[in-house]
Order: sequence, then structure tokens, then C-alpha cells
Amino acid sequence: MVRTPILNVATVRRLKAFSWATDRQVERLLSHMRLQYVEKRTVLFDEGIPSDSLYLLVSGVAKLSLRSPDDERVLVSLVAPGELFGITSLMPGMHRAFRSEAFSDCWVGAVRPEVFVTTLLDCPFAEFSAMMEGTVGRWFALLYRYTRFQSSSLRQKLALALLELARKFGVQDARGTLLILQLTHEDLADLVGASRQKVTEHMKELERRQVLLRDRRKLIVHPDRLRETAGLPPDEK
Amino acid sequence: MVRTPILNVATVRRLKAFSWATDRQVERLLSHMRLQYVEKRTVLFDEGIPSDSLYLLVSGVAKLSLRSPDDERVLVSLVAPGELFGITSLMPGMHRAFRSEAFSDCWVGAVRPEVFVTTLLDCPFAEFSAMMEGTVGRWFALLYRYTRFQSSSLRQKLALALLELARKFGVQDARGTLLILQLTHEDLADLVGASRQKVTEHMKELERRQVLLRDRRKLIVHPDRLRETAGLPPDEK
DNA sequence: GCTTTTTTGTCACCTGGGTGACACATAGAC
DNA sequence: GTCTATGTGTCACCCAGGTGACAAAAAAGC
Repeated sequence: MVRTPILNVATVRRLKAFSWATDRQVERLLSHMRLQYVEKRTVLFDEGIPSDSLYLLVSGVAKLSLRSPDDERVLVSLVAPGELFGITSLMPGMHRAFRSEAFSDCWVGAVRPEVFVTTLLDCPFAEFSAMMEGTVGRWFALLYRYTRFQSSSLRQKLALALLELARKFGVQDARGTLLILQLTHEDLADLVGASRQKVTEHMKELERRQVLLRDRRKLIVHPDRLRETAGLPPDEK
Repeated sequence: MVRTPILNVATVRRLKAFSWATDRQVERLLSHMRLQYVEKRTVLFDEGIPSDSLYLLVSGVAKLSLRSPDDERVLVSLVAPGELFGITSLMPGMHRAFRSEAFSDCWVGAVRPEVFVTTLLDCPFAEFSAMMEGTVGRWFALLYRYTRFQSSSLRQKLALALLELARKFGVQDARGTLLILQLTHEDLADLVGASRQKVTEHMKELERRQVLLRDRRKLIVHPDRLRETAGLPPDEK
């Protein structure tokens, strides 16, 4: 039989994540926390589902992972006791970016993100959450890209990078999405971590396949075809 | 001659990062913002320096990059107009993780993070900042790892990953830092994005070199030697 | 204990992508 | 316009790391 761990104010305040909070705040937080036992290998939440809880790992080890485009497992991170995870719940309407499962048997505490924020910061959740999106949202997008890069071929990395650029710097054009930047192949190589020569080769190939065309030194991409050549699901996100 | 752009409340509120703010908040924020012109290729801030400002890219394109252990340039991200960057300033005592330079001629607005937070959220900066560290700090550490992975050899990736694990799961032991996890080579392979076989080879090599030893299925690492074998600067962070 | 399953160790072989080298094209500078 | 610097295209060659295959060693069941 498994012994339920004791979660008292003193214990929690010793954790780095809460060291700055007052006793009263921690107390209130704990009273709203649902403690649950998660057996090794059990999935706590999966990629893509709406994120409505924030978790505190009380004991054990949790695992964050994802399935890459070509179905490889990427182990993104291992979560240590005392850490908060499932942080997408702090951003408005965001879905889980990673799957979380118990790497060993775990005790996990779940709170609603609204409770978490209003208790510890006393400001409206909606505002906090919008602020997070505007600031750390960028980090998140980057992390997202880099995790997908892991275990992709250069072709896919290039496609992923171009799609991201199209989202950020693209304007609609009769011929596709025009990137309003002057990018050299060298820049792209630095972005995807490849050599300039290979990037040139792949870019040529993409032009040949009409996925991409160039007007002077500006790129015009065709996002749908790009996703297709990279073997990505049509219009994820 | 370069024309100074007009930054009025209406323009700023149209940006995604501020769409939820009130006119009065934006107004106050603007009154505290120092606008500066940054010429192409100029470095706005460099890796490792203390971060005391938050930036809004008004026009142009900015670039975030870093130098990897073996001196390769990694282009981490390109910043589009309307985006906030230099976000390490929102976390307590944090240094710049990336270098930022103008990719094209830019207009940039700088604010002190304290002003930013207290204006938009009206809660004490210290608390907000501690909260950020406890929550999104994890994402940041991950992003940090993945950006260094780019352009590293498997040996280095493995060393980087083991160092991170030692930090999170290590306890001091007479023989070194003992990882309190049962990790298989397959787990490590998924973590660094490599094949199981090659991980086995490298792990063996590390044991041979006394960087690493195993007690049943638990690892004991020697962080200093690990950094050395990976060609990393001694005890960064 | 014995059996089954999971990990580890080590091959031989293949391939994606890095490297260096060089010709050609383009775009600023003046 | 001409000159110079910076990008692009294309080689031939090499190597880190992937793949499959299989034996030995540890763990886990029972």
C-alpha cells in the first residue's frame, strides 16, 4: 500500500518555487490542491489537449516528451520533486505542448492556474496570462521549434524554420507568402544548424518543386506545400 | 537622415503584446520608454551581461544568437516588429542568455522591467519575478540546453545532458555526484536525440576515462571532468 | 531457485550532411 | 558605369552517427 505524503506549509515553503510566498498564501494554495498518486508509465496529460491544471511534483520523477513528425519519441525533460510543471496552463487557451507521464511512481498535486496566480500574486488571472503570452510566449515558441528539430532531417528543419518565418514575417502575395526579410542561405544555415552548402542544395530543390520562389533576394513560400514536403500534418497550430 | 517613428497609444495598443492593456497603462509605459535607433549589425546586448532592460522592437528586424562551446554561431531567433525581447530581465538576477543585434536597421524601445510589470499588472516586481522563475524558469533552462545542443557533437550533448541531470537529480557522494534515477541508455538516447548504440559506446568511453561510474543501475558523475571532456568552460552557471 | 524480459556491449555496414575549393552571379559603393 | 564584396551553385571527398543483428549480462517475475 502506498502512504499518502504529508504536504504541510513548512514542507512546501522549503521548495524553491515557493520560498518567497507567505504562509497564508501557501496554506490557501494547499487547500485547493488535489493530491494524486500516479503509477509509473501512466500518462498524466497528453500533447494537444487543453491545459487546465498546473502541477506540482511532490515525489517521484515525471517525464515530458513528445512524438516528432516521423514518430520518434523525444524526451524533452525529466521533472524533479518540488518542481512545477504543466505550465502551458498559465497561458490563455493554450494546449499541452508535451505529454507528461510518470517516469517512476509519483505523487502529484494539481491546482487550477487561476487559483495559483490569484493566490500568489493577487492580480487577475486573465491579465497575468495575457502578459505571459506577450512575453514568454516567444520562448515557448522557440522551445517548441527546437524540440521538433531534434530528430528531424535537414529538409524538415528547413521547412519548419521557413514556416516559422512565414508566420512572423510573411505577407500575403498573389504568388504565396512573401517574407519581408533579406535572408541569405548562410542565415538559414545558422538558424537550422547546418552548413551553407547543404542549405543551398535543399533550397534549390524546393524551388524546383515549386514550394518556394525568389523575387530578387526575397523569398516567397507556399506554406501548405512546404508542410507537405516536410511530412508535417497540414496546418498544425 | 532617419525619421524618428511615432509611438502613440493607438499604435501600440494594436500590437498583440499590448492588446489587452488599457490606454492609461500604455500611456504610462510609453512615457517611460527610451526610444533608440540601432544600426544594422550593432550589438544591443551580449550574452552573459546582467539584464536590466526589456525591449520592444518598433521597426526593423532584430536577431538573437549565441556562440556555442566550439565557437559556432547559432541563430536562435529573428524578432519581428511589435515583439518584446530581452525577457531574461523579467527574472531575478538573470543574465542575458543570447546576444541581440540589429539584423537590419531598427528602432527599439527600452523599458525597465519593474516599470513594465508594475504598470501593466500592478503587483510588486519582486513577486512577479520570483513567480516567473518558479514557473517558466524550467522552459528557459530547456531552451538553453536545446540551443547549445545545436551544433554539438554527441559527446558534448551527452555531457550537457548529464550535467543537467546532475544538477537536478544529483546528491553528493564520496565518489562524486550520484543521480537518484534509474536511467537506461535508451532514455539518454531519447534525451539527446541519438541512437541507443552510440550512447552505449560513449558511456563506456566515459567510464573508461573515470568521468562516470555505475553502481548497479545508478550513475555517479564527476561534473568537473565531464565539463572538461566536453570542452565546456569550467563551471559555467 | 529458474525463466522471461529488459538492458548493455560490440560488431559491420550505410548515409546524411560537413568540408574545402572554385566558378559564377548579384548587389552595393563610388 | 566599373570595381569589389558578398551571395549562390556545384563539385568530390570524408566522417559522425544511424541501422540491424546478435550475444552477454542484469533485472524482474514467480
